[in-house]
Amino acid sequence: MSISSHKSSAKKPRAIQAPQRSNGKLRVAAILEAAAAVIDEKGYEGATMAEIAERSCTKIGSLYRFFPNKESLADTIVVNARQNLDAAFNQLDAGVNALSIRALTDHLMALIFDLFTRPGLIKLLDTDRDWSVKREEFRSALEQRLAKTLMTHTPDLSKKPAADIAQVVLLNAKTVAKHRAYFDSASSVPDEFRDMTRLYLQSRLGSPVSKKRIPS
Amino acid sequence: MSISSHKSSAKKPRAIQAPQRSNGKLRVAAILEAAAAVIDEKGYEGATMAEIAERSCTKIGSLYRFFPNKESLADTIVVNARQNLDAAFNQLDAGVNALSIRALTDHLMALIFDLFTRPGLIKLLDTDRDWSVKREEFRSALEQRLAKTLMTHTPDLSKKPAADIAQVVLLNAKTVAKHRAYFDSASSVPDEFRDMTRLYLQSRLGSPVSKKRIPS
Amino acid sequence: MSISSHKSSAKKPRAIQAPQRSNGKLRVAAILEAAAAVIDEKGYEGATMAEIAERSCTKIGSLYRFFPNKESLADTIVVNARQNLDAAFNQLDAGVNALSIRALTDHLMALIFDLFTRPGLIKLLDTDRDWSVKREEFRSALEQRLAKTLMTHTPDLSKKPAADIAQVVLLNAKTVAKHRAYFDSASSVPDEFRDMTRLYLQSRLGSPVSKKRIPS
Amino acid sequence: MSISSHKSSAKKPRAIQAPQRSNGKLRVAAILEAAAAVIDEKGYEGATMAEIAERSCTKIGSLYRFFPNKESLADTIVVNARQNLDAAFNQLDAGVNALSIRALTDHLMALIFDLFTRPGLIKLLDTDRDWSVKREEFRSALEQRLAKTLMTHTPDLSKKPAADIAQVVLLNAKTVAKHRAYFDSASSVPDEFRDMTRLYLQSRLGSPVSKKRIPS
DNA sequence: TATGAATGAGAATTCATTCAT
DNA sequence: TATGAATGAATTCTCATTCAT
Repeated sequence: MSISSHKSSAKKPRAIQAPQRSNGKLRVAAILEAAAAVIDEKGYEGATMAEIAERSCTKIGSLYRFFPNKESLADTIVVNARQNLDAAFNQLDAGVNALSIRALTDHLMALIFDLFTRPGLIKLLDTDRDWSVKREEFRSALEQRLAKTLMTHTPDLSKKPAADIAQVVLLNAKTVAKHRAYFDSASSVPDEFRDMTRLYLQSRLGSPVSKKRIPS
Repeated sequence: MSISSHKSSAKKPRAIQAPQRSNGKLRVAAILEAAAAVIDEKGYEGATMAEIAERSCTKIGSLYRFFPNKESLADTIVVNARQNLDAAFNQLDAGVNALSIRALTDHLMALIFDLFTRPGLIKLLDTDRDWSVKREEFRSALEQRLAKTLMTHTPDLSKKPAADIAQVVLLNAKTVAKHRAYFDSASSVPDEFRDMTRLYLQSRLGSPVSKKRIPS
Repeated sequence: MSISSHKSSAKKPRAIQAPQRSNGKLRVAAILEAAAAVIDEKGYEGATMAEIAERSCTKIGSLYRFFPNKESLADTIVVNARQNLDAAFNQLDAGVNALSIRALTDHLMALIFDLFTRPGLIKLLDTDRDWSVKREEFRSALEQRLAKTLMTHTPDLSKKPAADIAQVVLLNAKTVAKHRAYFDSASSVPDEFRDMTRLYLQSRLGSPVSKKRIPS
Repeated sequence: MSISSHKSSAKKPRAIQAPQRSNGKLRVAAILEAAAAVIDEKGYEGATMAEIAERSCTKIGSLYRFFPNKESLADTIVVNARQNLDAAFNQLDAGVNALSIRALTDHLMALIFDLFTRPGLIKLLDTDRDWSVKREEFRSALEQRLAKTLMTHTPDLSKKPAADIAQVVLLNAKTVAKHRAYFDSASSVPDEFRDMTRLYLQSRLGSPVSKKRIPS
C-alpha cells in the first residue's frame, strides 16, 4: 500500500508523509477503500473529496495529510493494482507450457478480470482527463506482461502478434469487468466472452495451419 | 451576398457577423455538433455549456432557448443516434439471408462501428451519472434490433442466445470504436477484433459444416 | 480600463469577456476600486476575493465573470497604472529644458508620487509572489521613461548614469508614497525627501564640475 | 568526535541522525534561522510552519513547544534584531565626534544596512498584517537611537530635525537593503544611495564651510 | 517528552441556470 | 426576441494549531 510522494509538475513540493503510526496506516487504508468505492460509483470526476472523507470517517484535513490531492488518490489505486500483477503472472508462467489453450484462456481471463475488478480501477482507466500517461503506463505494462506469458506458452510467436493478441485479450477482459454490474447474474454474456476469447486464442496460438490469418 | 463587405461605407456593419437570424434548425444542428465535439474531447462532465455555446457561435442565452439544460443536449445526441439505426438495419436485413457469416460480420461491425463513432456518443454512453435509464434504453434498443437481424439471418436461433450474441457483437464494436483514438493507424488490433468476431459468429451461427476449421 | 484577457500558463483558456453593457462596465469599475482598496489595506495575499466582491456589492460569481482569477485583478491595476504614465511624462518633457533642477525635482517627485499613490499599486509591487515579471516590467518601463526625461533635460547625460539616477529618484518617490500612511500629516519627512532628491539631482545633473563622483 | 562513525558495528545507529537531544538553545537557533530564511523567500504569509519545521529538522509538534504560534517566531526575529542595535550604536557613538560627515554617513549606512539585512527582517517589517505595533516599536526605537547618535555628532541639532533626519537615513538604508536582491552585483545604485545620503547629511549636519560645494 | 495525527475554518475558483433589458 | 449579466452552491485544497499516545 504505497503512498505517492508526488513530485509532478507544480510549484509546491509539499512533502506528504507516509503514515507512520498504526492509526495513520489504518486511516490510509480506509481512505483508499472509500475512494475506490466512490470512484466506482460516480467515476473520478463525480467523486468528491468530501464524500471520500466522509465515507472513510476522515475529516477533510486528514485526508489531505496523506494524499496531497485528488489525483494522488487515483494514482495510488492504479499503482497498487500494478503490484500484484507480476506475482500473479509469474505464478501462471510456471506451468503455462502444460496448459491447453482452453485452460490458458480460462486462467488468463480470470487473472485479468480479477485485476480489473479491483474497486475503482476501471473507472479510473476510463477517465476523461490528462491521464493518458498513467493509463498508458498501466495498459502498456499489462500488455507487455501478458505478451510475455503468451510467448512463453507459444514459443514461436513473435513479438508483434503477441502484442496484438495481448491487447485483444485485455480488452475482452476489461469489457466484461466493466459491464459486470449491468449483466444480471444469470447472464451468459461473460461466458460468451470467455468462449470467444478461446476461439480467438485457438486461432492465433493453435496449430500452425490455423494460425494463418483468415484470408479475406 | 452580392458584393464584398463594405466595412466603412454603410451604417450598420452588423450583418457581417455570423448569421444571427439563422433558422432554428441550423442553429440546433450547430449546437449539437459543437456539443458532440466538446463531449468527445472532454467527456460529459468536462464539457461546459459556455464552451459549447462559443464553439457553435451561439450566445449562452440562446443556447438555453433551444436546450433547456445540459442533459437535454446529451439526450438529443443519443436519441439522434437511434434514428438512423432502424434504417440502417432494415437495409441490411433486406439481403441478410444471402450473406455468408464472414460478410455478415463485416457488415455488422461496420454498421455498429459507424453508429458508435458518432461524435460524443461513446463518451455519453460511458458517462458516470444517473444515466442508467438512457444508456440502458439505448443499449437495449440496439441489442434488440441486432438480435432481430441475427434471427433473420439464422432463423433457427432462439431469442435468448440471439440477445447474448448481440450483446457480444455490440461490445466488440464499441470497444474498437472507443479505443480507435489510441490505436495508431498501423495497428492491427481493429482487424483482430473483426476476425475474432467472425470466429465467434461462425461458432454461434454457422451451419455444422461451416463450423469446421477452414481448410487451408 | 482594460480587462486582461489572460493567456498565461495554465490549461483553461476560459475566455473572459470584457463588459459590454453599461451595467457591466460599472461593475468592473466598482470591482477594481474595491480591489485596490482592499489590497491597500491588507496586501495582495491578505485581500480575499470574497471581500472584494462584498465591498463592490458584487456576488462572487459575477466577479469571476470579469476577472478570471485574483491575479488578473492585480494585473489590471498595474497595467492601468502604466497607461497614464506616458501622457504625464510627455507633458513634462515638453517644457523640461527650461526647468531648473529644483523645479525639475519638484515636478518629477510629484508626478511619480502620484503614480505610486494609485490605490493598491505599491502593495502590489511589493508583493511576495511570482510577480517578478510584472513588477520588473513596470519598474523597467518607469525607469526607462524617467531616464529619457532626464536625458532630455540634461542632454550630455549618458545612458548608464541616467538609468542609475532614474532608479534612485523612483525609489525615493516610492518610499515616500509607501510610508505616507505612517507619516502624520505634520511630518516633514516628505519634504526632507524632496530636498534630498534635489541635492542629489543637483549633484548629478548640475554643472559639469559637480557631476564628478565625490572622491572617496 | 574521536573516530569516524561505525555505521555497522554498534546496536543503535540512531545517533547518526541529526542531534535530537540538542539543548533548547541550539534548537531555537535552528528554528529561527529556518524561519528567517523561509520568510525571506516567501514573506510572512507565504511561510508555513510546516516548512520552517522541516528546514530546521524539527518536528512540527516540537516547533510549537518552543514557539507557541507563528507570530511569536516573527516577534523573536524582530526583537533579536533590536538587541545588537544598542551595542553597535554605542560603539559608534564613542568616536562619533571625530568623524567627518562623510565617514559618519559611511558608518551609519553600513550599520543600518547590516541591521536590515538580517534574514527575514525586512519582509517582516513590510508585512501587511496587524503588525503596526511591532513595526512601529521597532522603527521608533531605531529612529530614536539614530537621532541620539546624530545629536551626539552635531550637538546643536535639536530634537525634531534629528528625528526627521534619522527617518530619512533609515529609509534610505532600508531601501537599499530591501532591493539588494534585485540590483545586479555591478549596479551602482547602492553607491548612489550612499552618495545621496552623504549630500543630505552634509546639508543637514554640516558646518557652514562644509556645506560649500567640495572644490574639485 | 516527543511527535504523528486530527481538525476545520476559510480561500480560490467553476459552472449550470435564470433573468432583466 | 436576443443576450449580457447575475447567481451561489459546490468543489478542491491550505494551514495554523491542538491533541493523544
